[in-house]
Amino acid sequence: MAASLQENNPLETDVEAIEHVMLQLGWATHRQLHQELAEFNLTVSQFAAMRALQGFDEGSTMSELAEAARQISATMTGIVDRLVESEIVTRQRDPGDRRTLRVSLTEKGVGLLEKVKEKKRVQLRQFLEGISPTERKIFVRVIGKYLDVVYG
Amino acid sequence: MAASLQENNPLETDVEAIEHVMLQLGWATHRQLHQELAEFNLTVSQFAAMRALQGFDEGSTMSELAEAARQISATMTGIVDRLVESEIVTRQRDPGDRRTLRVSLTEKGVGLLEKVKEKKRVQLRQFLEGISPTERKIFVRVIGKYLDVVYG
DNA sequence: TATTGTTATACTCTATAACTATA
DNA sequence: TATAGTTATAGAGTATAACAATA
Repeated sequence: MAASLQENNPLETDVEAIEHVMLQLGWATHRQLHQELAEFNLTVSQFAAMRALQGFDEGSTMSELAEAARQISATMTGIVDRLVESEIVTRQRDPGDRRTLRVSLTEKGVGLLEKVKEKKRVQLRQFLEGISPTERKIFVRVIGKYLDVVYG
Repeated sequence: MAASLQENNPLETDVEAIEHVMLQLGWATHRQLHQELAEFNLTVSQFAAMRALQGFDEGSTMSELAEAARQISATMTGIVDRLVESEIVTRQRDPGDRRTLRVSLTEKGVGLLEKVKEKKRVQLRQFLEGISPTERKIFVRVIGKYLDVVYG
C-alpha cells in the first residue's frame, strides 16, 4: 500500500528521501562542527552567539542576542559569561539605560570568528567545485526556502 | 578588493552565500529540533541514537551504536541509560560474548520514532510543495554530495 | 594481553522559577 | 509597576582517563 501510494505520488517519495537526508545533515553538521570548534576552544552555542553578534554594529543587548541566537536570556547569560572570560566579547552597561547591557565582539573575537569561517570555506569550495553553477544557484535558493518554511 | 575578487570569481561568491546559509541551517535545524523533541521528552542526541538503531535489525552493540550516532562509547552509555529508563530501548548481554551488549528499540521506541518523523514530514511536504520537481531532484542530489564531501 | 563497555570527573548547555536593579 | 538581566537549581550531554569484566 505504501508502495502504490509512492508510485502514484512522487511528492511522497521525495518527502521520505529528503526527510532522511535532512535529519542526517542536521546531526552530522552539528557533530562535525562541535568537533572542529573544540580545536578553537569554542562550543557550538558560543559560535552561534558570535555569529549573531556580527549583525550588530553598535553592540547587541542581551535580549537581542538571545533572540538572534535562538536562546532564552538566562541561557545566554552563561554563554556570554564564558565568552567574556575568554576575551572574545565585552559586556558593558549602557549609560543611557543602566538596566541594559551592550555585548560586542572584541578584536580577538572577530579574528577567531574569521579563522573558523575560513576553515569551513575550505570544505565548501571542495563541495562547490563538484557541482555545476546551475546546481549551486538552485541549491542556495532552495535552502533559503527551506529556512523560510521550517523556521520562518 | 574583496568585491573585485568576487566579481571575477563566481565560485567565491557562492562560497560566501552558502557558508552563511549552511551555518544558519545547521543551527536553526538544531534548535528547532531540540524544541520539538522536548514535547516528546526526548533530546536531540537521544533521537540521533534512536535513528541509528533503525539500521540494526539484530540489535546494535554499544560500539556500533556510538559510531553510527557519532559519539564515543562513554557518552553513549549515558544516553542509552536514559533511553532504557524511558523504555525506548532494551540493552541485553550477548550470550555468545558476555562483554558485548545488544541495544534494540522497543515497540514503544519504534512508535515514538515514527511519531516524531511524521511530524517532521508535515513541514517537509509544505516546503516541497513550494518548489518544482526538478528543484527537488537537484536538491536531494546536491545535499547527498555535500554529505559526502563534508562528512565523507 | 586485548577487547567491550562502564565509572569518575569536570565542564557546558538548557529551561524554569525566583530574584535584583533600574526605569 | 514594568523591564532588563542574573542567579539558583536540576538534568542532560560531552570528552578524558581510569577501571572492571570477559575473551
